[in-house]
Amino acid sequence: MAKELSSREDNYSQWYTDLVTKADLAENSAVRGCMVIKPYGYAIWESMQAALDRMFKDTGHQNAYFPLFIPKSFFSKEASHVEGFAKECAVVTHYRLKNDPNGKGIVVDEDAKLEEELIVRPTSETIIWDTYRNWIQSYRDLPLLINQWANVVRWEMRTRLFLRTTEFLWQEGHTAHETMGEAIAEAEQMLRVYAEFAEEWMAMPVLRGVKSPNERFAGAVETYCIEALMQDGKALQAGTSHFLGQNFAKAFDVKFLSKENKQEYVWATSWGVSTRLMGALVMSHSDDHGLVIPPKLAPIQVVIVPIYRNAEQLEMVAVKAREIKKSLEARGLRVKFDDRDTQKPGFKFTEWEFKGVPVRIAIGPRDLENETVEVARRDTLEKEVLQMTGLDQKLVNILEQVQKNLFQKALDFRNLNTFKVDSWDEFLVQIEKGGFILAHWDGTAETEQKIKDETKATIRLIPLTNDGKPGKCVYSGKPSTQRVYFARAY
RNA sequence: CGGGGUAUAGCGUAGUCCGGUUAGCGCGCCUGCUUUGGGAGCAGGAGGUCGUAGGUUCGAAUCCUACUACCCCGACCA
Repeated sequence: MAKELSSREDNYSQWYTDLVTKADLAENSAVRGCMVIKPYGYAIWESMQAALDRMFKDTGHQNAYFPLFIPKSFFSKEASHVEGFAKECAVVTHYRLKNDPNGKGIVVDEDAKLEEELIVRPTSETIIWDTYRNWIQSYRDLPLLINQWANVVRWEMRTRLFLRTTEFLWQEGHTAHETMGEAIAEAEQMLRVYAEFAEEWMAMPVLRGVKSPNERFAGAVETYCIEALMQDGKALQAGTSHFLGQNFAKAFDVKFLSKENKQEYVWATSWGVSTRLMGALVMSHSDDHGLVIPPKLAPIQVVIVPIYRNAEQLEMVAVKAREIKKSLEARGLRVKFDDRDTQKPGFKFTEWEFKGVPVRIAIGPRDLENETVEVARRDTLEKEVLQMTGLDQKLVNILEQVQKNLFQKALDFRNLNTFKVDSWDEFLVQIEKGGFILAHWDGTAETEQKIKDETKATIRLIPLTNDGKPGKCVYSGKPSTQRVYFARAY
């Protein structure tokens, strides 16, 4: 492979880009800002999708699919929503090409101009609420719990593989409820689902909270979020869940007849996570040796590398290796036997390490004699020789340990990099070092903006539960009811 | 979209200032032999319209103009 990886210390963003491209997760495409997700990267995304989809279904949601294109007029119906997205929309104006009459090439046929221009969805609230109007008449039609897996387009100035691309993949849930309380409960429930997914599956600890009004989703009454800390000390928003109040119901006239026979507007939520989670995954666990993927999401959980000197030895080793593979698969593990004869073992070790496979088994003639295998863990890079007897269970246990260890390491890192700060001087020093800063804030948008202008730090979230300890704003000195989390963010 | 940089084989690069043989090297790739418990060795071989389009010149990777893409830094954002 001969792949040189930049170190995290030397150049964190180069390290990230190297990792994503050289581990075959994704690459830049011919289209500016858009990426090609390669098979190995897509397999991880599919793992994420599968787990999330199960969790959505388990909480009563169904999948559906709405169009890629949104009539421009829909878009302008909810005022703050348009304002939030207008600056980054791709617009379809024509529907036909023709041969250039002046010579070579192909040009837009100006005669084929659309009556009404179409927006390529940056999110689907408008088209969905326009549709829901026809689906909802009675309280009996509620709650309506729908999710869709889709691509969306946001015309970003600067893009980075997975973290911010012009087109990205995501899921967006859109629900309608009878009461405000039910809608809030839904938004909070989905936040819990996201947090559980991040922590249990991605082994990535997250903070839960709500956004300040400034950082709220365009059109939302309240935005709940999970935030994770990356290894370079920057925060990353990993998922959001919005309580939309009756904003979209009113904009799209979605009413239902209540039990009391009264026309009422429905209450709404929306929630989403995107392929950005891939970036979060990479930046949470990986090291200077390459990717580290938590076992629960790894496309390959165990790779078996045969060691041999000649064809006869290969055959003997391969028989044993296939036996091991089969019995591990019977335990539900995803196993690859790397029997390529074109690469040497050392090469394979490095390659699978680079790709973040959690556990590697090496098996050679010596092992056949001794009834052993060599097992190496990706998270700790430790190797040990294990007896073949009971190997399946040992590997199941090791994978569980790896999953736990990755979470614990990330949690320890976050704890070490979260600081209570009570003075502005201290804030200025600490923000340069990275990490979360827990500080008092007077609750005003002005202060928030000034802090952002002076330090590039934003309020990542306001904790869900007030710790009940009032104080003084770190910037203005005015009274504050609770501490909030600040950080520089992706 | 502003400021700066880069563009030569799949990847990394030399050559560009000062125009002049057949554009060189490493990795990777192909063939063969030897190898195989942490990125193999030797031998032979394939692969380039020098980002694109114009221009200057007897002659352009090299000089000029425009465009495009990518990287870094800002503004915007999940």
